[in-house]
Amino acid sequence: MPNSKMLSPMIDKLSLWGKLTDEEKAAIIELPHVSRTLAMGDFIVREDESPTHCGVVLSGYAIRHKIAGNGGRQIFSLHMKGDVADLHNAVLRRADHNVQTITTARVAFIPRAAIREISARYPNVREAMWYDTLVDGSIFREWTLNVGRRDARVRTAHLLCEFGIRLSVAGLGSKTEFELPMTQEQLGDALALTPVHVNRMLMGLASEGLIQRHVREIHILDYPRLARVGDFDTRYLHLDGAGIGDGGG
Amino acid sequence: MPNSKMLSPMIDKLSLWGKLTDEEKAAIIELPHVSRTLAMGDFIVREDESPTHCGVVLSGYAIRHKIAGNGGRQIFSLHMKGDVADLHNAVLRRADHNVQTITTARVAFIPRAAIREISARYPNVREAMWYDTLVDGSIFREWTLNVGRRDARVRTAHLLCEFGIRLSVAGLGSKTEFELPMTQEQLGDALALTPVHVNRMLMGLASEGLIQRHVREIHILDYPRLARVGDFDTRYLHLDGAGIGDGGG
DNA sequence: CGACGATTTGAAATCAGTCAAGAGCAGTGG
DNA sequence: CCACTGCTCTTGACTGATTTCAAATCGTCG
Repeated sequence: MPNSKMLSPMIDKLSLWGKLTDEEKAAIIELPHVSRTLAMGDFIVREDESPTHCGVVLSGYAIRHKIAGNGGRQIFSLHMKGDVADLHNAVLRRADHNVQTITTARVAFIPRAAIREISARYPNVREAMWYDTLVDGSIFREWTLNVGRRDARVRTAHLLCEFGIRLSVAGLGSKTEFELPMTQEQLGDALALTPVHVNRMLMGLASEGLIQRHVREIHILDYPRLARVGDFDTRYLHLDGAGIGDGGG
Repeated sequence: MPNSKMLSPMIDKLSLWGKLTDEEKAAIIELPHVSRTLAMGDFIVREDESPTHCGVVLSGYAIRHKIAGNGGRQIFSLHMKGDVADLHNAVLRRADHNVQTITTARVAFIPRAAIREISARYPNVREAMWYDTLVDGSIFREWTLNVGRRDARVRTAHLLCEFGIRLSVAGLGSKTEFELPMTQEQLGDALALTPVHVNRMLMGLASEGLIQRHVREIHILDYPRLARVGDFDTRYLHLDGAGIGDGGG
């Protein structure tokens, strides 16, 4: 199983952060793993579990989230093809939040120990994984800023802009046309809004001529203007050019 | 300068995540650095800069934050004695948010390259730093949950509970008695509330007999009850026992 | 066609924000 | 020693964005 190219989406993702050599890529491909097809709503990791494996999303979508005592759910991130949705679990011993599919999804499970070994053996791979974790953190922070300090309309526009970029980088759509991977209820839990209000904001953006929608299909009619409305700037995604392997001056 | 024990608070912090050998501790102590006393409000790193050093807080307090286009500020974290406030800048090349003191503070600046070298040379130190980054991430997520899905009273109580624990772990107070390190305006920017509303919540918690206040001095009268009110559970702080160095089964 | 989940719409309720003003406290300089 | 300045905290009255509750419509799939 490890000899198929199953894990190549993970290589594509990590390669965003710096060039990997053929040897390093081969080492990733050969990581021991089992891949399984999960149904919509299956958990990759549940809060409080002590996971033995890390899950790489090969197709479909997964979210990270946590439930407050009042029953409210906050979604922290959306993961798509190539993302190691719970790399942190290679190090932390107890999961502090849930990772759950929101569509049918193909997920490869890699043993914690294998992640640690490859990171010990290949400094460049380690650095790419470290970088990846930190970019995730940057996206988390932007979501927090979104939830904490932007109003509902801006928040919604911001998320659409982010999805456009990230889905196109992952090869799942274009910046201006993509299928929304979440229901409006899930969008609400990501934006900390009620689904009702998410709907009103989407309707509003459409009636302003910023987007067009057909079911979940989103067409951003004027990306620069939506980005301005959404207070969106790509820098927090850290997509600009080489990251790792530059000697770290 | 590196030969003084200036950086020992950093050792204390990293040691929370697993046992370090004497050699590893010595390597940390000997990290090249310059320490400076910063005035309240000085920036350790500013968004968009390409930092050459990472800042370790030796005394005083620093926050990480970002400003939205509408002028709103979201504070993501509070850093205190021993924290490497911007470890991420050892890897990322462009700062995606600000790190700023909120009191007079003594800060040691360690070159990026030195952080990378020690992490390459000492797997245990690397793992402690990785762990530290991930615990930071866990705290971020809890703050996001707080801001997104808890109401103002619960949110405020939650933050007080967290401060009690973290300040006592850092040796800066006890779990139930400590000096609040932030103004109510700053608390507002951490909780995504207006300062006025923070004030009302604090007054409310005091009038309920949950806390007592004299100026910034907080006395939590009934910690378990405040924790219940604040939907607070320490698990996200990952303080329970050994983390790293357990072989990673 | 029928059923179920997702989306849309409307009206009323509410939590938190806004605006404004006063009180407390620390530091500065006359 | 006191007046002045500036910042933080406190309080009240009013406003408004978002939630809540409820019901209708849409879309997909068996």
